[in-house]
Amino acid sequence: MEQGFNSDSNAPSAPIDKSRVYDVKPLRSLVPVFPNTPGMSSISTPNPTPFVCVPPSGPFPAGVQPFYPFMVSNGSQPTMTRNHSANTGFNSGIPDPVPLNSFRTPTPQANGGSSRAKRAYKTSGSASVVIEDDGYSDAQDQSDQYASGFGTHVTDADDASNSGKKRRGRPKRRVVGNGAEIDVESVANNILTLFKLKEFDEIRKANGDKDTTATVLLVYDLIRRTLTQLEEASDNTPGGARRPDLKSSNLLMTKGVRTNNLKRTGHVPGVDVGDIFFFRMELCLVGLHAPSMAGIDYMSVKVTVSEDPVAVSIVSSGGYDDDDGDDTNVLIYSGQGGVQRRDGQMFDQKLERGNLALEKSLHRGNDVRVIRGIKDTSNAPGKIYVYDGVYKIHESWAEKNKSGLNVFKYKLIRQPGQPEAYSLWKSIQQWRDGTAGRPGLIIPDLTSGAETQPVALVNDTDGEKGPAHFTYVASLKYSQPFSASKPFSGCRCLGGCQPGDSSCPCNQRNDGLLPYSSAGVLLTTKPVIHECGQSCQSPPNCRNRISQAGVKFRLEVFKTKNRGWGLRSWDPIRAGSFICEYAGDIVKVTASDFENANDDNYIFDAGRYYEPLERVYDSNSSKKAPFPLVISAKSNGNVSRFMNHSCSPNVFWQPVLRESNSGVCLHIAFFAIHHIPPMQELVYNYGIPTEADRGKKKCLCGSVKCRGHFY
DNA sequence: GTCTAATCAAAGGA
DNA sequence: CTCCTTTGATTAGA
Repeated sequence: MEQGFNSDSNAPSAPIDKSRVYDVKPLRSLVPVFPNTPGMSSISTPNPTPFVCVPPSGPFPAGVQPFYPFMVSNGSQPTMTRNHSANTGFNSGIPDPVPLNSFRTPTPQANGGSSRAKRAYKTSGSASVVIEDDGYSDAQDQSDQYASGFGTHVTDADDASNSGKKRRGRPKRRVVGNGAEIDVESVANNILTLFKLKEFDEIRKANGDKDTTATVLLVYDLIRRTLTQLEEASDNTPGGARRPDLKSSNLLMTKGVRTNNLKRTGHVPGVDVGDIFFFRMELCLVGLHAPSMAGIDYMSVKVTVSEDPVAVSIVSSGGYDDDDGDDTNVLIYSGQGGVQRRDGQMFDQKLERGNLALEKSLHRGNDVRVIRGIKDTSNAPGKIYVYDGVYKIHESWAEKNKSGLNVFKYKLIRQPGQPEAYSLWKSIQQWRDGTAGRPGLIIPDLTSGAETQPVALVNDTDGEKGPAHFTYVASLKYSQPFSASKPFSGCRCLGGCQPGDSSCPCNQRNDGLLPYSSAGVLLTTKPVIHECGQSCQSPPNCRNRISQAGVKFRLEVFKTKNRGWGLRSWDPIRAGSFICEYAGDIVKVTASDFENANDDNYIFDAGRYYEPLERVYDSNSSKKAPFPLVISAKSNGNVSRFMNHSCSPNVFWQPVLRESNSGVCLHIAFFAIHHIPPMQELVYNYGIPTEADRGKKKCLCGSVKCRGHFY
């Protein structure tokens, strides 16, 4: 098969006219960067096939070409024909497909990094807006005040332009509780230094891969969470929201820690269909969808002499009256505009910008990425964005809305052969609310109510009826404390521990900063986390009791293809979320116990050697835990005993200390390394085997980084 | 080059 | 839970 340019290559034998296929090709701002020949420009190549997207899905080893290893046969035919007819029907007045060479305009870096690099942290533009609207001017002043309140990050240029503008109204002071100012820049720099990302290389900026996107998102999350934490701790201004999501992404954008920074149609390397995101800016950082707010992303393409906009991606998140019908492969998308954001005033939509781009893409027949915004039920006002793969636009029309105003509508149909994404969410929703049964269900809740959430036992793979018998216990039980010493007294936080409360002993024990965000997400990893204990007066829902509160996600134990039973979640899991602790029996490390432990497949041993987890903040020192703890979950255990090993884990463990009456107990808590989409198996690294044990357990994790065996 | 308008955001409070 | 206010970033296009 010829080198695929783009997702069109996934239908090699489909009877589509070639001109249309070529038509979708290398767009003007697609500038391939080749790891092996960095200086080469594709523009001068006679045969410009090089734009090969890394397969977006699956753990394909390096060097695999197929874009998608599936499909070709079913369903694609009728889709194509319909598409074709739709196009010809609408073709009047639109330029015909352009020959390939017209795309090779030698203006590659037009919107490249150079202009961006000069962008200041905070534009001075907002200050000059402050003329028209009195109601608005105050807010603008406030924002300026805020920006300069951070001091160090404001560039000289900004200071100059700000001071040149006259401030109107009463300047509002930013009150800072601790007297400590948050230095956003240095927070970010520290984290970037830690991850050795001060210089993010151009190759990774231009084209992502799984590792790069994961790194960018991780660092984004770290900076965002750290800012959240610092602002929570120091900020008592009303109205609280200081948008750490935007600030941290802005920092990364200006520092060039981003990937797929040039627009392109089709899949984006390093992002799989089904991947989930929790902020719009995350889409931006990985190059999936550039605008920070707008729902339609487009780029312009040179057509002979003029330029045409072409849609590359859309976000459908219910802002307009999109049709979310039963068929998850179809999306009726509303055009943009027609509503004044400030005052809600409405008018006709116009065929310009994104709307025009969608119209052009209809005739062009190019792939359009679709990101579905879904309400996050676990996190009230929040939203989760699911990359639902590529669609093609099949129809467009204009209709009148309730107010009789013009609205454009676009009918998009999902390209066949892509992994389940949005449809999977719909299925899960049905399993949950009972409108559809979970296929292969053996037991609805194998914990028999021991957890607050039921844990289904499922086998849709083979005939096995369940794992060997064990007793479900929700937590690790100590017969005697890990350490009898009680070095601290409990807190008196009746309303739960609060960040910034320096008198709270829990804050103090955790180096002055609570380990969890208000949403219960782990902020930074540490050698040990000190949670509230028995003598603390904080309520059970205190944010410093996250690992004691039990499993919050809807998990299921399922039969894997070749690795026995495994664990996965119906719910999406945000990076840093607590998943479960390792429950079981403490194994005393005597010679005989150790022998028994060796044929126990349900051992957790903190004393093993663990590779430093590059993905996790501050874990670079955790080669070996500074304490002995061996847990067996063979006869007593919880969901954790089903978590398999992987050399590319999505879960890591973290020691947690909880004090009880008799002393201090150490627990092992599992947290998500990155965002985990529903139904993706939860796996962690079991540790590196000693020489003696090497080769005993063959690893089947399938990761590119697989070391072949595990402990 | 600069600048601004347009945009299916996110959080918190009422 | 919905609505409203506040604080906002990115990019296309002027």
